[in-house]
Amino acid sequence: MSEATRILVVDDDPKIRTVVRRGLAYEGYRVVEAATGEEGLEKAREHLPDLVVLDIMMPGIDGLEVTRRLRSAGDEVAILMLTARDEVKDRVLGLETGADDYLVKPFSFEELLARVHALLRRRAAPSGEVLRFADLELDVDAREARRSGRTIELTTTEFSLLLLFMRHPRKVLTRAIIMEHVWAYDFEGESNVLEVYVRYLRTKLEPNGEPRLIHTVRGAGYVLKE
Amino acid sequence: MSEATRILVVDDDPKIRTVVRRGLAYEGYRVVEAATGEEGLEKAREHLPDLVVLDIMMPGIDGLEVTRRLRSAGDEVAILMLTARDEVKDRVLGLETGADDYLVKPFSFEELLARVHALLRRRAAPSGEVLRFADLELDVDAREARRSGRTIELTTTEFSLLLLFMRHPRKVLTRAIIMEHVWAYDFEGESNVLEVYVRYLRTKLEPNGEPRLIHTVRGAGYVLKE
DNA sequence: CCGTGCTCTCAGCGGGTTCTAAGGTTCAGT
DNA sequence: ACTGAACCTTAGAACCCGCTGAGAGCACGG
Repeated sequence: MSEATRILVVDDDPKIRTVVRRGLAYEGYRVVEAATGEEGLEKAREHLPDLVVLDIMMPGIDGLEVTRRLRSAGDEVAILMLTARDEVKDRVLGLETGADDYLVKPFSFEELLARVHALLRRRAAPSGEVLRFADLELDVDAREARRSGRTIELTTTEFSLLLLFMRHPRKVLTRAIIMEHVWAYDFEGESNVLEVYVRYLRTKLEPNGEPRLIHTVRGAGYVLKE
Repeated sequence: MSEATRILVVDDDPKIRTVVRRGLAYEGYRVVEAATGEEGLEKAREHLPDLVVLDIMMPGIDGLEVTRRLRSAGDEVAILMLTARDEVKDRVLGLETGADDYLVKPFSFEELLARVHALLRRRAAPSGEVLRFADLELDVDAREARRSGRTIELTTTEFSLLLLFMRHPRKVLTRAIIMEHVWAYDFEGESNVLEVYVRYLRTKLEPNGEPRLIHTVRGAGYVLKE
């Protein structure tokens, strides 16, 4: 159980991708690469990374546009933007567009690593964070959920599963993705743990027939939606 | 046992950070640095310092905003604010916002040290400070607790553990965090001291079956809550 | 030198949590 | 309507985490 942190690296320069990939992989992260903005968006959808290292200057869909699209799709993944030296307006634009931090090229790997750690820490231990969706609240500090006035206690696995849904509302999460994120499975293994835990959550979230929030999408996975 | 006092230094000027860090480290404090307001908030969350030395003028989230956020998150850490010369309105604003003291730049390290000592003394033995949660009181002066009329004597370790809980109510504290703060452990070492002391506290806090305040969160840690 | 109080270790137990497995139900396609 | 696949439901086995009680080690004071 429990998964390795995923980082998506989007840059059209293969040299940078390689350096960053190797370094981060060495640090124990699971790294996914993309060479274009489009590919980046795909991979983000596919792998639900915890952080995206995103070059701002790319042919086609550039980093700003990628950020914009991710944000407007409700994705709150941490974004570390790579900008060219002295392109001050780019940096500002990047932060305004929705990036969380930026790093000026050229950079040492250590610099990058420091930012990555900072961003992930912020994400991992956000104090006072309460995620909300419809009439459901998830208190990350207290590790408990609330709905219609009632407080709902969650086990570790339930919490971890609900957290994934709350971070990607209205988005269909495939079985494989969920398994990887909550159980770190090498899949293949036939198991219905996921179904069982979805049921546990549903039971706890709808003790008195409240409207369902976690819906089944047959042949695809599950969605959190009204 | 017993942990070194932690101080977080937040300033965008590396020179000031270095001077302050070295000086305080020499005095035996454990020092954590942050270069921006955001990083400061992160580090505060992560390390739960006893005192924050906080520059008021910083790009991005400034010292005032950091103070505001810490306070509104219920954090009562001591805050020593660094202000530019003669920015009287900043000082006033700082104190109003929730800082405990201020120091005008430029300052000698001895001046800083004096303020730090004063604040920590005040915090360590704040006359009449009584922390409250639900029907439980913790008298920091007397190092004793009170519940339902009864006075509860605490040993040093019990007090230190309960103090940590009282300072972070409704927040799940992981084993690692607690161990670091109360025992200054390098962890690794398997031990169930924590469990034992939680039990001691529970026994003392619920001698007649009063509702439990320190709850176990399986696989995560413990929380102080109703 | 013994008693007292505090800290910490240890081993066994209990119960919550996780997961499996088997049978039931729903759904899409023919 | 029939069939197989996908998904749901339920029960319970296995596991592991945290709880418990006893006691050893240690410091301190009488």
